[in-house]
Amino acid sequence: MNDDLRGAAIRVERPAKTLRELALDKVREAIVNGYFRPGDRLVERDLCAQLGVSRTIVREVLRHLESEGLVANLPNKGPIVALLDLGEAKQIYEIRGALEGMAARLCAEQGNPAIADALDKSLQDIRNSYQDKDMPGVLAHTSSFYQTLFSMVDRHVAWGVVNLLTVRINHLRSMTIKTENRGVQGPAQMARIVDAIRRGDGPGAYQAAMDHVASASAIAEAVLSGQQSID
Amino acid sequence: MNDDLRGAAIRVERPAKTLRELALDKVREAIVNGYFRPGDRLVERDLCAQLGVSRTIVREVLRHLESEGLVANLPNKGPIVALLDLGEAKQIYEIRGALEGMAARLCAEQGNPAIADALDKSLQDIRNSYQDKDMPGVLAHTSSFYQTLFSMVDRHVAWGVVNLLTVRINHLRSMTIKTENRGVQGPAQMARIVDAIRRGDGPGAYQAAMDHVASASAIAEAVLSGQQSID
DNA sequence: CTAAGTATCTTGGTACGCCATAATACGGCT
DNA sequence: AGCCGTATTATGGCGTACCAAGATACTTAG
Repeated sequence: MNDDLRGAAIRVERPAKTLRELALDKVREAIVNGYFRPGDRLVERDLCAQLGVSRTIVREVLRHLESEGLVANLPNKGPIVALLDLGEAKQIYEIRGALEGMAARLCAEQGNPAIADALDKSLQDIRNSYQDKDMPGVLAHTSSFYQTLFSMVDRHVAWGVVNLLTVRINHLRSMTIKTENRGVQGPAQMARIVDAIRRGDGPGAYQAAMDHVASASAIAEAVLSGQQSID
Repeated sequence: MNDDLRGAAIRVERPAKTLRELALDKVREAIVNGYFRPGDRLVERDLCAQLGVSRTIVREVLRHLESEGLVANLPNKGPIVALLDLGEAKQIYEIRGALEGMAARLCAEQGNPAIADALDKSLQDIRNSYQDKDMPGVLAHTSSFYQTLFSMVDRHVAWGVVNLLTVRINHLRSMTIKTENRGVQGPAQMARIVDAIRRGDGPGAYQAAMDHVASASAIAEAVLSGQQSID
């Protein structure tokens, strides 16, 4: 959340990543990618072995993921991968709608054509990734699209919140984008956001952003209802 | 963030609080109450001594507070109490406005008179606390007011987000409520929210909630600009 | 066959030790 | 006297070993 790019040009580019952060990323990724399934127990000592780090690290990582909502702690039982119920997922989409709508409105009111241009660039990346069937790329560039939306109006706190919530529904996202003709509908909706921003139409941008997450939410709901098998 | 109230009625109500949670609350409270000032270094071994717990616990607590945004970690320097800059505070108020506005609108659309009644009760508690000059009480009941707002429409995720953000501006809150005639203006604005909800006026409730945090934000801005001495 | 008792698994928590690094103090050399 | 290299200290990062307590699975005695 604290990207410090000032003076990065000359810096010596140490890894600087602490072991804990590496482990954190690994485990988070493992959960998001489905290597650990919702409900799976996360036994500390097993993770130590798998990650090759000490229990100290693993414990800190589990706490961190717990506060992110990716891991739940059953009292006297230990940590498990948090299971996502439909209601929570819908709430998360709703919050994203409110915040992304807000950011889109602010972008539109900014009256800076560079914003729409930058968003168009991300949008094109998304279309390309769809065409290449590069789903991780779609997710990454979608994320980048919204990051631009927030950072262009200096709303990094809201971006942090959205990001935090998004990881919790990540596996849903990877299913929604594979939905029939989402590769056309999704970018089209995002283009509506960009258009409204370019026109300086604040309410229109807000509504377009809301519509986009609303349709994502609807798809997610259908997906979750369809295959209760996993959760 | 994971309040599990289902089936709580019969449970035997053990303390169940783990030592780590106790320590977490202690340190969080110490930061919020100003015992640790923004910028203060939080030396692990010192905290061990002051809290009477092991370094493992202290480290986990620091990580947790870091993910809450109350603690920042300087590379190669260690953790300090996060300093709050004005821009971030304004962003936090803005997010609260968006989410509380959303909740208020949903409450209004619910058409359930019990909601407005419950909010009125909290509001009366706030007025009483103001009259008794019980500022911690004001904060607690204000929090309770908003918790009601969110929980009445089953938006516990959004409530969690608001709560998370609120601790970061807690010392600002305790200054804004002491402002001249905030004891009249604040409850009056909240009464407008309740009225709109009772009338079933969704947009009105949204706007009233937005107005309330907007004025809180304005006061906070004045406070922060006025005394740069601390931050 | 069942109930009680036991062993095992796992987390919560503690203590201690080691290493790396940054900052500071110190001491010798020119 | 002033500067540079080194020793010390403070601190975080990380690991290991250990114990207590609760939950669970297993075993054994009646």
